[in-house]
Amino acid sequence: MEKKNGNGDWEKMKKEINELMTEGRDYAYQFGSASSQETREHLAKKILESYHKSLTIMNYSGDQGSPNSHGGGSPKSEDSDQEPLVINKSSKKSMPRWTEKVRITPGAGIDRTLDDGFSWRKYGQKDILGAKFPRGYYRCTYRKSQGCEATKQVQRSDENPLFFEISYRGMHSCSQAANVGSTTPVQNLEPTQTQEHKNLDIVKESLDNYNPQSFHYPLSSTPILENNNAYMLQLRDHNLEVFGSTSFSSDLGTKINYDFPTSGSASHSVSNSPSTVPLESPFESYDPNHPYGGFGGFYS
DNA sequence: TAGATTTGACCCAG
DNA sequence: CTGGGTCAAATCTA
Repeated sequence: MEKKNGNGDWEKMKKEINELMTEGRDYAYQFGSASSQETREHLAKKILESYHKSLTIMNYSGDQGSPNSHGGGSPKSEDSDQEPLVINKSSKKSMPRWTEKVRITPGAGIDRTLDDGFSWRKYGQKDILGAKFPRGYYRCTYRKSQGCEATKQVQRSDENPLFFEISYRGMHSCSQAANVGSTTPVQNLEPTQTQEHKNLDIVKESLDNYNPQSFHYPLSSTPILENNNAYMLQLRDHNLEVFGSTSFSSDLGTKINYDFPTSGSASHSVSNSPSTVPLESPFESYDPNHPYGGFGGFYS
């Protein structure tokens, strides 16, 4: 997500965003040790505020033909003003999108670790150019009955088959959303370890080739970008939930990356969790259940 | 038999 | 034109 046009404006914005994000991160840390519900809510608010501001700045820059692309995304500069967009249900592009990276643990049973409480139905699979493994396409089981538009794509990582990249699109509007939200296991990270560390751990681990004995789920907190009110509300609720509870299953590393469509198409980064995947088979059926993408990322 | 998965064909954005 | 995403008929499974 580097910005190229090294113009001064961008540098300035970069700095501001950096500060805001740092601020948000600090609040997140505090959140982890907050004891009262009130404090948590307050911190959650602050966190959201920080990200909101960052996003606003980014969106603004996007309008000016700025660099708004990031890893994997396609720099589409749809003129989206900084105005919160109204979600156009019919437009996939307007759907929020984020990715998550999940590591599976052979001994733990993928389906269990990855089960996010949602029911997904596979509707396609495709070989992707340059990828060793095919990508699976899933949509919410309740799409028909409840009009839930949530979908997700799952792809096994080329470099490390123990990692699955899951890309979510759209929020669940089905009845499951509420349930899952309240039961979503979220991880509680100890304040002693920084997120960076956790992420590094994941990477390191994967490089080391996975050690069954040590597990950790590095939740990377992901910024909640908001780009439209409806989604934001949902995200916010999820966050609060997440903040309050915890614990993701320990055997997977998760890395989340959100990508909102405001100014561009998706980019992503991924992650997710398969459920029943025989490690040997590239894709085979694994259970794509996964909670809305996870706010597991937000770290409390 | 209903619901889920597989898989080739089709659609469309880039 | 190519590749990603979706559709839908065929097939599988509980």
